[in-house]
Amino acid sequence: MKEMLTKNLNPSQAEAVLCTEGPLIIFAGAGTGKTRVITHRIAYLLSLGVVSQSVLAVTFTNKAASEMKKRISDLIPGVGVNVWVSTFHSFCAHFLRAEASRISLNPYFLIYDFIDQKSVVKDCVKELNIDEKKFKLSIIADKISRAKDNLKFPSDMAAEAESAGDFFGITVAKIYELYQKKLERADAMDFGDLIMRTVSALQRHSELLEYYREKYKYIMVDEYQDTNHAQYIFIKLLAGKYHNVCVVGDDDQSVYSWRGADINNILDFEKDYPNAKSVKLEQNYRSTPKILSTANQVVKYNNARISKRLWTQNPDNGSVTVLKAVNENDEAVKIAELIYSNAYDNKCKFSDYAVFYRTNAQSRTFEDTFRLSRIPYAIVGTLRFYDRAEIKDVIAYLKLIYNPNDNVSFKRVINIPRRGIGKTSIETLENFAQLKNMSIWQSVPFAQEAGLTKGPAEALNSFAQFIKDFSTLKNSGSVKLIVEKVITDSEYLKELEAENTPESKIKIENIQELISAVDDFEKNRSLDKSLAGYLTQIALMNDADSPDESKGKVTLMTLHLAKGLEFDNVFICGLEEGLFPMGESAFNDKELEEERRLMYVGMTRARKCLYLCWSTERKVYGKIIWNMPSRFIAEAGFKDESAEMEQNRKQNFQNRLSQGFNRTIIHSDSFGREQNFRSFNKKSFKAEIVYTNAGSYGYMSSGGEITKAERFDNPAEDLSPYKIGTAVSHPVFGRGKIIEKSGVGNDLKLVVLFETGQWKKLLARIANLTLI
DNA sequence: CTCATATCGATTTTT
DNA sequence: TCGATATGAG
Repeated sequence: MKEMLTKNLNPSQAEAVLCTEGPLIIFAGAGTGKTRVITHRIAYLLSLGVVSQSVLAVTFTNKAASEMKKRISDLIPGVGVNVWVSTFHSFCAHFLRAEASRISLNPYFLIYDFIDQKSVVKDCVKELNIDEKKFKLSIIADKISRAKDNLKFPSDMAAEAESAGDFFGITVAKIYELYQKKLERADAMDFGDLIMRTVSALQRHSELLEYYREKYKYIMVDEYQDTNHAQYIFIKLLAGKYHNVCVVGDDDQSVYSWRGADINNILDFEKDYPNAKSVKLEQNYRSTPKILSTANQVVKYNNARISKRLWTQNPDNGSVTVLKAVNENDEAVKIAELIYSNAYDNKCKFSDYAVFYRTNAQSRTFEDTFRLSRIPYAIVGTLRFYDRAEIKDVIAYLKLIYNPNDNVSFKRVINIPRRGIGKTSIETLENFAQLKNMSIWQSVPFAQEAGLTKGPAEALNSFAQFIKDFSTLKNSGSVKLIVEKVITDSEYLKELEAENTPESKIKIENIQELISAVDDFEKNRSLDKSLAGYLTQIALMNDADSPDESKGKVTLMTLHLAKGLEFDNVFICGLEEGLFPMGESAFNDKELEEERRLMYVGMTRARKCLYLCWSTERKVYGKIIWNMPSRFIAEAGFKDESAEMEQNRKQNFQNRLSQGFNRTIIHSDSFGREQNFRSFNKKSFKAEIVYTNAGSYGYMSSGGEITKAERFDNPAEDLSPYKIGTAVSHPVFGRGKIIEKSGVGNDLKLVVLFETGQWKKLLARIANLTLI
């Protein structure tokens, strides 16, 4: 058995697999066969006679969990399926339901997602009379989540904020406190609660801790670099007796610190477990040597990392190429040309290509371009199935049927479809409920007493009756039946049908898809087919990626979503200072390093060809900005372009100036694309390849920004002496020409192109310019 | 209560 | 730029 399991492994992989006792950390670089090692290690444990029920494997995503589960049971048929493989959240949800009675918890709690969380925060903000404009819901909800990630109670947050004199923190702590009360009152938990309450339960109930420690003698954690503090403590608790904990991860691929992930968990593992064994997986099976060395070279600029170097035996036939574009359309067109010409020649399939970008907004240009050039594409990520309004509506009905005290769901569906119960009615009722310490549901019978007029009160009652009508179905009936009854009896479907717009048709399709998903749930999920089981399942599961959807298509996605995937050809786009690395992160070492890791993740997805793309000009929020090429291009070993870039920019401006600045921009938008497409026949494919791997690299100074003046939008004549094209003189910068202009009066800002080639954005009021 | 217009504001998003 | 939300008239 041992031989069978190790014969296809390299020496370090085998070492990791065979090390079964005591703490073990596996540093698994990109493409080094991590999943293989984990699954083989579990198989090996089982072959040694370890009972499958005492092995626990934790991952972050359902996708990873089901993949692992499948591979384990393939490896050890029959026994493998009993290994507990699940996500942190799913494990904790099961734990809390199972042990609910012991920790005085309602086992029928609901799970709130981020949208629900924000909705509760909104209620809190209103109730506490806090200015919604100063405190944005998502920031507050985020801060509360971060606190839970760090096992901080409202009181902890308050105390910390107090001593730091952090006014914002003090306010959020108040919101957090109320927020928590509301969740408890509604028997709901957010994602953070699942972990935090599990940890608390284990800490407070020694008999529970002892039981689970005994139960799970062998623990494995995947993507350990992404664990937050709460998850870290959770593992530490469970592994506290036998110390048979094996964590796998790659510090170079830690890109979720903004969601509470603490990279120190992986960096300090050997401090936490002094007798820990450590294995590095460095042989890469994915990429060509050129791509690997380039990626290595970039990530080497990071300080907070454990030194490792990926190598490969793959043939050296790949390439890393920098693609320079004039604007974001040009960027997309060049990529489209490359993809199209290769696909046309049958050198590659569309599905061999992936386009990665830093922000979702960038996908738009690619969509437009690909659609025009008939390149099939699939966007991964943006809007998740269960986040769609119509799906959330139907689910809210289910939640309400399951637990009528769920205020969030109540408010969501009370007037969908319209029942003539408006904002004021709900508000009055909610205030009344608040006062009497009831849920909104419980206060429905007192609607008139609460001050509602007859119409709404009656509507409310019949709505309540509608929900009550499910009381028998909810315990015994099939979920599918409930859903169907909900959408027909509530007339939700009827209203959508009446709308009869393209949007409403899509919504109906989505609802139909939901029904078939429910059907699938009932047919293929033997464990818990109840409404409760279904709600838990979907709360913790985003839509399973349907593989056939990306078949034969170019994949478009953010760099974050690219983690864990691989493609023959990868385009990393928008490699510009300010976009990637993004915003201010260039000025903060920690943030810059995370951006760099993201770059590393992107680069190491490529098997054969990697393209680094940047554009000299880019439209952001409707304004054109000029960025410097990203430092990551230089760090990847491409020669310092800053000098040339500067030259470029001067040329750019001179050209614009001589042709009339505004015209050029407008033309390049509406006609430039057309021209590009006119040449879009197979023969003339030729992307401008600017630099290929050359020697030196250096650092580039951060780029300036120039914005197009609003003058196109409001051509009203102004009275100031400063006009576009006016020659002026500045005491320091010398002579120049006004090329841009925005604002009025005291706010009048000018962009002046000086004879030196330099341009500056100046406030007219203080710039001390003289007309010449 | 509902529909139409202003206003704001905008990373990344495993569960 | 464009989309999601807040405000106001009917």
